[in-house]
Amino acid sequence: MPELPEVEIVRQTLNNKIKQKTVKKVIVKNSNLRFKVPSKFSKILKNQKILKVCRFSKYLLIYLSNENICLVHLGMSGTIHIVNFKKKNLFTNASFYNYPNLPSKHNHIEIFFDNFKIVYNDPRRFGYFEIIKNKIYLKKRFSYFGPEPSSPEFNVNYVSSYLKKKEKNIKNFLLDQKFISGIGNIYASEILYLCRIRPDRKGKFFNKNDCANLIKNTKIVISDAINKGGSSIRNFKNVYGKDGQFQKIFKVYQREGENCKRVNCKGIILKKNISNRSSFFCNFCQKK
DNA sequence: AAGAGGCCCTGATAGC
DNA sequence: TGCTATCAGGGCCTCT
Repeated sequence: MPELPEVEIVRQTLNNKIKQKTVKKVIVKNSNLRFKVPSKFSKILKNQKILKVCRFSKYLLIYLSNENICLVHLGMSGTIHIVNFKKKNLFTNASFYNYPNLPSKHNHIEIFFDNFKIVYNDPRRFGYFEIIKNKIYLKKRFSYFGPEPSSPEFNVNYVSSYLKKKEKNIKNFLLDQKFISGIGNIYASEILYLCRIRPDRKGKFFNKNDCANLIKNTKIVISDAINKGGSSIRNFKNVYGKDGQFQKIFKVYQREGENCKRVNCKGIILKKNISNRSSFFCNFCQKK
């Protein structure tokens, strides 16, 4: 599912729901995610207040009152759902749930609060949960990551020196989290379209203008996507089950064979396999 | 030592 | 209907 914009949407909606709430109970139904859920996971979360939910790159950071930080990566197919408890039925004395869209399979982790629970669902299990002891360890954890698109560190000096003399193509640079944090396969194609740059162009051919162009359009695409609620393809929704809207204005992603949307461009969108991932681009206006 | 590719896993879809 | 092949929003690990 999720690149930076989608994770940011989850962060916002999750933060609204669980900030200042206290964890009552944790159930790990399946600890075999990409990495094993820590054995002490439930114990560390139980009875802790959620201070806030933050995000770095594609990671959710849930700050707990005991200084631990619960790091969540959604992998390709991870989703978080909120299940509100209805009031107890006086006749049967049983609580029941109010979330018809909760998947029936692959609900691996449940975190209970007073009147609701959050459920982590992940069919492919490429996502994972990790406990970080405190802010110092968090800093270490992300020390090798590059800047985010919105960061002032993502500037012409940084980009031009990084790409200099490199054989690697720009599509792979955009996916490289050591170069820039948070971009994935959808937004890499969308960014390069706005730049009019082919995805297979090598880093060493980028001059300062190209770098400035790349930086500008990266910031635009990522912030537009956040403002549109992310991209909903397959199962992405925010924690309330609402779809994003950015997929409706994709310029190239999953548009193979269709016409270029640029005014007066007669190009066709092509799909090219680069390092085993699909790249989409216009054969006419992405010449560079 | 940079860079490409395999692989972890399930599900949706297409083609026969 | 049912089989098989291909492809998916990520990123760690291995090999050259």
